[in-house]
Amino acid sequence: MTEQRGLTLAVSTVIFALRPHPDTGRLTLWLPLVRRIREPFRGRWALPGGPLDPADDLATSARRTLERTTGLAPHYLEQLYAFGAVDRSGAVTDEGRVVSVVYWAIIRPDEAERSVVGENVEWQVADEVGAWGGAAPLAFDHDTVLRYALARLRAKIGYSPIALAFLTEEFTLAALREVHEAVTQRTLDPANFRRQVLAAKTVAPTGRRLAGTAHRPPALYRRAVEIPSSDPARVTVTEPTHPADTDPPKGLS
Amino acid sequence: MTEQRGLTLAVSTVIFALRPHPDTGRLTLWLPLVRRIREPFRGRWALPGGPLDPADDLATSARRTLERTTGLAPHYLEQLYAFGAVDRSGAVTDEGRVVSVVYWAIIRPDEAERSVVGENVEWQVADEVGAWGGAAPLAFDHDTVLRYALARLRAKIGYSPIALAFLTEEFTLAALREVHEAVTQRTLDPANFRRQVLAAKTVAPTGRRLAGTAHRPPALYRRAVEIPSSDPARVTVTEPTHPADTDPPKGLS
DNA sequence: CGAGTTGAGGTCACGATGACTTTAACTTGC
DNA sequence: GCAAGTTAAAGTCATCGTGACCTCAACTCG
Repeated sequence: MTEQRGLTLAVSTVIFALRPHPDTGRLTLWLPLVRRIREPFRGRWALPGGPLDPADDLATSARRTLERTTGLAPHYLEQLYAFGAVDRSGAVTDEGRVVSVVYWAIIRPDEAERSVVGENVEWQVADEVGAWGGAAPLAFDHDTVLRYALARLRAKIGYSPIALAFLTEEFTLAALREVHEAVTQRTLDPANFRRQVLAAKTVAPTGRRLAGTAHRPPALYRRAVEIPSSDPARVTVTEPTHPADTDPPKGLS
Repeated sequence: MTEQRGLTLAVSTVIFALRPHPDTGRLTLWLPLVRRIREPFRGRWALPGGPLDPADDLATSARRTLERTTGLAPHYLEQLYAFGAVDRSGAVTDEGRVVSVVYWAIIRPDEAERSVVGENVEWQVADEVGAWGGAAPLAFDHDTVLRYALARLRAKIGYSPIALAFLTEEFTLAALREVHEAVTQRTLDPANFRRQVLAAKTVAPTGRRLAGTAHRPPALYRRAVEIPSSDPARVTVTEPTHPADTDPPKGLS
């Protein structure tokens, strides 16, 4: 193998949590950013992360970053993408070029409350950050990274029960719907949402109800499925093994 | 940044093409493998790849590997995953630990015909390779990697027009259907397939027909959409309320 | 020229979806 | 203590995509 001097492998993490928007009060996506204290991009906001310790797995490194910046362990952690353009918006430094493997994570708001906001760490509204949000661009290519992470989250919540990762053990269907609405930025019909969630069987009623609500008390639910891991080592491979000519036609597209 | 001695970043590529199965004659997925001539895993089959040249983008490196092993340029190239477990099945060598960014590609069979099969390179049937295929395990964690690439391809063909990447400029709907059948290993109803493909408007008739078929001559079609790139830098971010279709289909839960 | 084969277009029942309505169950204001 | 307000929960209805299946079209081959 060649000497790869001038190449550093870093791991960054996009950490999502839902909190009320400071102006509107509506639930929105937040994430912690770190102010850079060194060149390049000194003074600019960046995704938390750092160089990969050769003794750590990639996911372990992401978890460490999460612990370091928020004091928390994620309820969902997934690899987003490996960014490796030669010049990632000035990422070629004295130490050379940087390839970043980016993870994204979901943490629960009740835990985010308790989170320790370290020095140079600040939680900000995801859609108001960087050049896309009308603010100063993030360091490196982190504008692109964040945009991609948001797109992935917003797409994935539509076909995967990851919304549950934003919620505590017991929750109402209204709370689950509010997570979907906050993430997708669309209002949903409560009745239809209920019907679809119950049909998907991803939640089960606990039998208990939430009291003191100034209206009819809603039933409480809990997760009925594990939040799926996207770790390739755990991917279940459905194998129809051999193509049988007798197989009934199925769907497409 | 820390010194990352003992860490190498490699790029490997899973290259898919469709060819008839040697026994059954049915269309199946093939991929080129490289026999390792060095330790570790000397003599075992491995995915083509190599260490990342600090002057190359990640995708550029994947393209180079493709050119080196097949002499071809891909019609589709997408990043699969970054594999970085500390001990990737014996990947810790004298040179230290290896993190691999894996890409997967689609090349057309007519081009694969012309492909130069280099020394120690052999095209093999994807489902009969490695431990999952009942053969000797691939080098490193490449069994897992290949399994994951197959799962991604089989999932993605269901909601993305990547099947077109397996076909030449002009093709019949039957040929397109055979691509789907070969990849998903399911037979499809021709009439329903036609209806859905035409509704998706991913293909358009050329007005020409295929002659000499011993039956009614089928119409020829061409692509009506570009085969989408999954490059995050090119992801279109739909602004106020529309979910980006970065990935899979619709439906809730 | 008829048999065989596949293309092309159509029908039909079913299930999921979105828009909407109705009733239930609680709290708060008067 | 009762009406008003609010949200939960359940149901209705038209529409649309889907899978299963049918019929006719258009070619070659024996």
